[in-house]
Amino acid sequence: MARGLTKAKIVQAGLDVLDEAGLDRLTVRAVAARLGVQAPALYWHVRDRQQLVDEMATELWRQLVGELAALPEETGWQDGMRAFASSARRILLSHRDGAKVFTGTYLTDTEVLRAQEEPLARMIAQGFSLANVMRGYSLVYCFVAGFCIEEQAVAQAAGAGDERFTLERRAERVGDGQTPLVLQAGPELFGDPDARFDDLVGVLIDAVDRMRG
Amino acid sequence: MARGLTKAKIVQAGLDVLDEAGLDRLTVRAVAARLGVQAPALYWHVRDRQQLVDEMATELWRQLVGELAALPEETGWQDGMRAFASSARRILLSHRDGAKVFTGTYLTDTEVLRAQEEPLARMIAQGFSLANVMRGYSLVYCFVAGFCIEEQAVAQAAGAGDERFTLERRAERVGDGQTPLVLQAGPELFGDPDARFDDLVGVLIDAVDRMRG
DNA sequence: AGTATTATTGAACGTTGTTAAGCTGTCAAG
DNA sequence: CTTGACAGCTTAACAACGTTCAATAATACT
Repeated sequence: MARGLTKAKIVQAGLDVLDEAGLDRLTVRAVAARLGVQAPALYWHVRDRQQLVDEMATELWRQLVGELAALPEETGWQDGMRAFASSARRILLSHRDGAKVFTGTYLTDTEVLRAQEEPLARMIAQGFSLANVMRGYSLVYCFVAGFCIEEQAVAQAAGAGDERFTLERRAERVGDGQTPLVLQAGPELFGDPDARFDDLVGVLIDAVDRMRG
Repeated sequence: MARGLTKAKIVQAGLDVLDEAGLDRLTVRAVAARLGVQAPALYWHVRDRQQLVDEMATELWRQLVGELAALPEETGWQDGMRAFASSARRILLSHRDGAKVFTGTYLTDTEVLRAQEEPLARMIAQGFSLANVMRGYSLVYCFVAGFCIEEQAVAQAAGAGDERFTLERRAERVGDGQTPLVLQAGPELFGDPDARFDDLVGVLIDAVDRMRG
């Protein structure tokens, strides 16, 4: 009867299945199988599949909050924001379809909201109004979400042998000599994502810096 | 036998069904029914459901490109970028689940890529390097995508009677007096989205402006 | 007119999320 | 001890889904 099922174990199994199989093979039955249990057993602990996904998303945000809480007390707001951006990106990318699954989903855990209190306070202490803190983090968060969605879509398509996104295929499609700029733009768009990300986050932080005045 | 099926009609029917029923009720059978046809008929024109979605996404980008092409010849790069951002947002939000469905999907139509040639050229003529044009548009595009995903998730949850996202419910969850800043931040985050969007796009354009130097 | 090709149907398969009803352990009260 | 009650799981089943395949109707070519 394997009578040890908990919501936490189900969420973890869900993340495992997600990594191995991807979002559309994240089936209730697959998660159950991984726990040595029949599918309907999960419904005792979780309302439906969507709630399972919400719960998985919440777990990821919990991880993010945990990482940010571990930052040294004296961290400046720029480094805090940079850490937020890169941690969020790493966590989103660390699971297959992570960005698509976890952006725009409801956060179950109130603690995740509450944990923002201290970072907010710190940034205000460094010269920002509350409104500007929210503007800045909105800016960064939306950018990170959008960036990761595109990055992951491209990376996974490429990794799956789907060659539609490779530079070569792109070059074929637009390489008729009539659109040299579009052709040239390819490497800029699909080059090293780490570098592109860090670069653009830097631009954003400069922009936020200018809000303080 | 209603022998007039085309890919274009299927895509349009797909968008209609999407608006009425949402993404997870966008079934092959529902699209077929709307066209007065049996489900397998669609498979003659479209490889599978995913390709239908890709095709729908491509249609939206075609609309976007069309709107931008209609801008006056002498449009400055700032106005061009603002138009890009607000048109993209309007189009993404104009369909139910639009942002979730259409970000990170593969663009089928090569013309969509090619159509970027002229805007690129114009921006370079106004003092940007190609690399900086791409940096700027990456920044804006990623932001718009992320913003719309969150906005639509919140709006649709609220519209569906799902009150988890309302300010009141949020206030209940964090309103214990221990996290006053988080509580106060609510109105900032969930206030008028149009204003928030325009504001932040403005910030981005200022940031891009500084790339020119 | 006859034939090849294109477009659609009907029937079916395997899988999915989810529900309902039944079984089985655990534990408290009599 | 026995007797429930109840939490936790299983078995069985449902309707709906994406998709395939053979059969068939409509059109186009010769």
